[in-house]
Amino acid sequence: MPPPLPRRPDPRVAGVLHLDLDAFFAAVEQRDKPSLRGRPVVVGGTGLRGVVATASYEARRFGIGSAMPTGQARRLCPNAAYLAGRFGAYRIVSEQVMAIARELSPAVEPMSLDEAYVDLALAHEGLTTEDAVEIAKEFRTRVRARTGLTVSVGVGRSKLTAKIASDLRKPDALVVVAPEDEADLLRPLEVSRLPGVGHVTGERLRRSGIRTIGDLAAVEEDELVRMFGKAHGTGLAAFARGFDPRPVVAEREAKSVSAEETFAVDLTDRRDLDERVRRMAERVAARLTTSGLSGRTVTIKVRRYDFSTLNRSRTLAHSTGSAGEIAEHARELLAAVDVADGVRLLGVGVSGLTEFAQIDLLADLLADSDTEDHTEGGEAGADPVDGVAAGGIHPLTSPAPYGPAAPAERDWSPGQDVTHPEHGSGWVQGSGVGRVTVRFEGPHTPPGRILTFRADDPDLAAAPPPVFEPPVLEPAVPDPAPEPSA
DNA sequence: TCTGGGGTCCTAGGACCC
DNA sequence: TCTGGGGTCCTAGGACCC
Repeated sequence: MPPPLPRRPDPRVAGVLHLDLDAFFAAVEQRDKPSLRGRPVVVGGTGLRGVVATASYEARRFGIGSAMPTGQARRLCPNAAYLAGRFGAYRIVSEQVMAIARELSPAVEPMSLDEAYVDLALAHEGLTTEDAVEIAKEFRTRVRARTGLTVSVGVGRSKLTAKIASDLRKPDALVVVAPEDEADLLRPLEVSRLPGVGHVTGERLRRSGIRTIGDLAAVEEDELVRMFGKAHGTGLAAFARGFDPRPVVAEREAKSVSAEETFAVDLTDRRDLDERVRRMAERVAARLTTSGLSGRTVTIKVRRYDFSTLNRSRTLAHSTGSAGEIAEHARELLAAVDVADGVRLLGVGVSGLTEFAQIDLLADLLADSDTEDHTEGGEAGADPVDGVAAGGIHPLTSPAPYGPAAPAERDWSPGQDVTHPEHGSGWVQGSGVGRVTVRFEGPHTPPGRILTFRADDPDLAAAPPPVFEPPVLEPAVPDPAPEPSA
């Protein structure tokens, strides 16, 4: 069935739903790891240069929040569980939730693994605010029953209102804003609640004495355009007045594909950097291939020791998805950048995407046989910090390989799922100095016991995420009542 | 222990073309 | 030969989002 055509929401009806899973990554960890329930949990980069992706509500009470450097979080709450993230598990849960959303309406627009908009009015002719309340309640019940997670939901007449509503009373909240109540709701809220008002815009507005959405609505559009430019200025003026015509779009096409890494220590060696470029180009090419895409513009991103960041790009005459070709252009772009003082982050991307062309297959074969060296040795050098992607509409990363790994390349990440033939399923609590500590438990066991192994113990193997079994809600179909004998 | 990784959209200037 | 004007493409940078 083709996706529904996007249409501007009817401003007289609260027909747009926004769903936002509560502390999503941390909540999945607590669901799957009973010993972490009720405890502060932080998911994110666990290395020296990591940042927090999600903090559980227990951790937030210590002042820990998203995008905070993990080092700072550790100082605030040394006893929290710091986990690197299990994106395979998050993706599975996300897909379950998006499937439940599609039971409400075919028009579901995922914004990330944990957020989506749903156009309810599209699937429910003559929808009333009362109907929307009932639908949203049922949605929340289904999500909790099938995934064990709580979701906050906002409903309003536009994406703007639905999104603000879902954030208003998190966690585990349902907020429905009837169109006639919207203006009173928005007026006293801080401008930073509006999409598009981040740090810079918020600060500029504050310096102009504009604090609330009501303050902003009192500013002439022309003035905002002078301050912020055409698009941003008109957008702010519209949002401040509660006007948002953006439709819910079920299927959006990717515009670019990229991979980047922040290194544990800044790199200065050209050959080292070229090797990183090659590996990132391979990741990008693999994802392009998976999604049947190729692109004409190759971009590199370089963040230097002082955090200054530059991009260099080159547009080709033809479209490519070849790892060798992407790497070649990326290396040439990098050659023109001064790296002597140290490179903190390197990225490779491809944009100007089109559907994969058959001719690229040939180009890939030729480039690979010419320029690729497929040996995977010499990777013992400085590895990137554990990376954590907080979102992304296109879950293109290939699944992690499970099962025992060759001893040399075993490194255990905190939170990772493992199995042991004798002790069963568990997860890595920590590792170091040749040891790994595992807690053996799962979503349906009591808190489990902790055992320590040698890091190269052949009995210990990486495992897929544990399966969450929803509790049976309906009682089994009762035996038919005995016929009353006449 | 100071700052991830994956994206989107907008602006502005210059080249180039008619 | 004193020099418009619009459109498109490309590059670079930046704000913002989750």
